Amino acid sequence: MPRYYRYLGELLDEGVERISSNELSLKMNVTASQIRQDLNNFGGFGQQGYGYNVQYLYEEIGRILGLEQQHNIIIIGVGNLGQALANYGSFEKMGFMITGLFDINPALDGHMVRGVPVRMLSELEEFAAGHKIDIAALTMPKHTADKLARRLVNLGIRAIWNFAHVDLELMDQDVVVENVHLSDSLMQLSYNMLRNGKKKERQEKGDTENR
Amino acid sequence: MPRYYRYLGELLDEGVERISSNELSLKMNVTASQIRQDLNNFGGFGQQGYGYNVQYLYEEIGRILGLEQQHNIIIIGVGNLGQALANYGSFEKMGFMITGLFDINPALDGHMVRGVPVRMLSELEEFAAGHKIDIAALTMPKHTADKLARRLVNLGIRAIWNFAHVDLELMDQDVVVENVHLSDSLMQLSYNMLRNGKKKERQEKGDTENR
DNA sequence: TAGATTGTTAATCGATTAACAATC
DNA sequence: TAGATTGTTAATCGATTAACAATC
Repeated sequence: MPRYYRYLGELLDEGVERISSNELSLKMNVTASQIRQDLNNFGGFGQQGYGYNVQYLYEEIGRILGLEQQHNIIIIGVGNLGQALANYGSFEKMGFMITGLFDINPALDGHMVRGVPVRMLSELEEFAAGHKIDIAALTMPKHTADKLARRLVNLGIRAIWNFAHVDLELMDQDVVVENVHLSDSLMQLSYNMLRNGKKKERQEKGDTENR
Repeated sequence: MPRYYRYLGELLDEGVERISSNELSLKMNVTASQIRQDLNNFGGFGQQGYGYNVQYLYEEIGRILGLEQQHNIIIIGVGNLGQALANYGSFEKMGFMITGLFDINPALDGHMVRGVPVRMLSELEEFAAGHKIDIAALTMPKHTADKLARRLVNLGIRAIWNFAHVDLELMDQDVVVENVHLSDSLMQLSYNMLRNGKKKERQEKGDTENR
């Protein structure tokens, strides 16, 4: 769904009013059938003979994704990546507000990033008592991630955006975890490069087998 | 496969010598059948009655992923995210070397990040002539990404690690693209939070339906 | 009304799981 | 040899695609 939302947002910017599943399928490189199936899972947003109203569909998908409500995010680990996320303007446009930054490095204490001060991790509980936190983004080294995740769950946080290179072991807990494993992504890229290289070799040889 | 590689690496660090598909399945939260199926796609790495040799399997998967050869990466866009990637030590351990940094901001010209100087984007062609580039990481604003991607392809780059919030339109070209769409990821998290919340509500009501 | 395009059902495909014979 | 565990085939499941009747 996020991908639909992104494309519809672009169409909206371009001033497109209506779009058919077929037109959208061409833009997004998926089948029209797929689009109709996906959208229909959530409700009948289209109209026979007309297609989908871009504005309306955009808003509906936003609602489905929970974007109409504001989310408060804290970032734990104000290294390069943490700062990158904190400085990222587009999250705010989608209703994701960075309201807290935490680190264990005393040198960063009080340092401001986009108007938000860096606090020491030891102040986390105190902060949590006074502020509603919806999501915690973890951008610190992996060996501290798991323990910290538990600590966060105990504080009542219900969602973790995990950039540390571990799969947090919170499976049975009532927390939502979204992983961004950059090195996995890079390895995947490397793998696809190899495969693509082999494909090309075969093509050049004129070989028609697929193995 | 990257996920297997990661887990095997951890096992290796822990000094584990052999592991059965069943043990691994418990650790990774997948079925043993899945593991055997996956691994067998690439070759018979196990041994009946024994399981898999961790060291051997780790190396084999590394080979499958193309990690035994070094990859040179350039980063285009030396903002927060670009710098975060450049400073990331663990990529190098996997054979991914950051060999070039490019930006259009003259204030950054010559600025060093982890021993690599920032160059002006206009010097890209010159640089490419003298250096082998395997992968280009794009961390600049989305409206410049697409044009730049084409420019890179013309320079012979065969892989793009795309952090810009667009799907590059290079489909038919002979390039491998790996996307990291952070805002999509965040929206997905938001969606899962909503679903999880609703699930909980139902549980509390004692409702047994699944709709 | 005729044309367009959805919503929805049925068919196809691929991926996951289960089962078990092969074999270390 | 007996026990363990893979490799591999067959069964199940879910997701994608195709088809078409419903309807704007």
